Amino acid sequence: MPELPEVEVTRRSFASHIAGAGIVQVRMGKLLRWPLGIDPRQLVGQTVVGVRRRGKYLLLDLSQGLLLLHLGMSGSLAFGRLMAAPGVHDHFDLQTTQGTLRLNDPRRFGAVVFALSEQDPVAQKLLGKLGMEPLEDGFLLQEFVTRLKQRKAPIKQVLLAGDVVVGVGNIYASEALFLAEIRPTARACRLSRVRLVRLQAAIREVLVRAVEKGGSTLRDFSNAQGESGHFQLEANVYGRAGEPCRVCATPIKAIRQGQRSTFFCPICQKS
DNA sequence: AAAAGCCCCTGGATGC
DNA sequence: TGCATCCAGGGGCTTT
Repeated sequence: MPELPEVEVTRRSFASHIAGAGIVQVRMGKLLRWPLGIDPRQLVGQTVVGVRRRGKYLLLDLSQGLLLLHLGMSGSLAFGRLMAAPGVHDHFDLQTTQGTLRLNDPRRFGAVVFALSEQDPVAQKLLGKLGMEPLEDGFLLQEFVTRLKQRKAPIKQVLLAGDVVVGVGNIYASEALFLAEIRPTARACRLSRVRLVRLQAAIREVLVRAVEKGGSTLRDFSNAQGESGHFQLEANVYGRAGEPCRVCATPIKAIRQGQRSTFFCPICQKS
């Protein structure tokens, strides 16, 4: 479900509410992707200092250590003072003095992991190979070009890998490549500098726009206040197989790349 | 080092 | 109505 825009929208929807809160109780449901890595009782009494994002991870800074949260494919967070009894897919509750943060994740590809610091090997295993943040000043054109020049794989799959630039998932990879007029199957190293300049701008553009629209709600995404996103309504290619391209009216094509679907316009994205 | 496949898991849509 | 099949927003791990 959640790519960078959904994770960022989620972060903004509860960060200010939870900042400064004391942890009162922690409830674990079914096992997520990994174990928490600490006895939940050791979190009680700690303070949630703030919430940051790195790629698709949310980092809850605690007075001692941090929690790394990942929403996987089907995860979403809810934050509120009044929480219903946990449902079958509510696998983590962080009850604080300012409200409860709850992770709902039917497929359980998500995770909540404790680490003592970002340098902790536990954290580094997850964060260590992440690429540049696309919405920050550190999204450097020269590094973007240099890194892509050494990759022979299709550009779509290099974007998804997240080791050059983070946060671009299956929806926004297709959307960014459409804006940049680049065919998803093109080998990264074969793209000219001019086209990579366009791609970098397109990635920024589509992610910024998606955050503004509250993310994409395909099936069930909502932010921590329960609000849906609306970016899916202005997708140019994702999920639009057979429908007319908004630019040239040619039917949008769907293909498979690395067991994920990819959408593109065969005319606007010639190569 | 990079690329390609395999999984983890549940639920909804589709087809017979 | 029942059952099989396919597909889904991610990404770590293993094998080439």
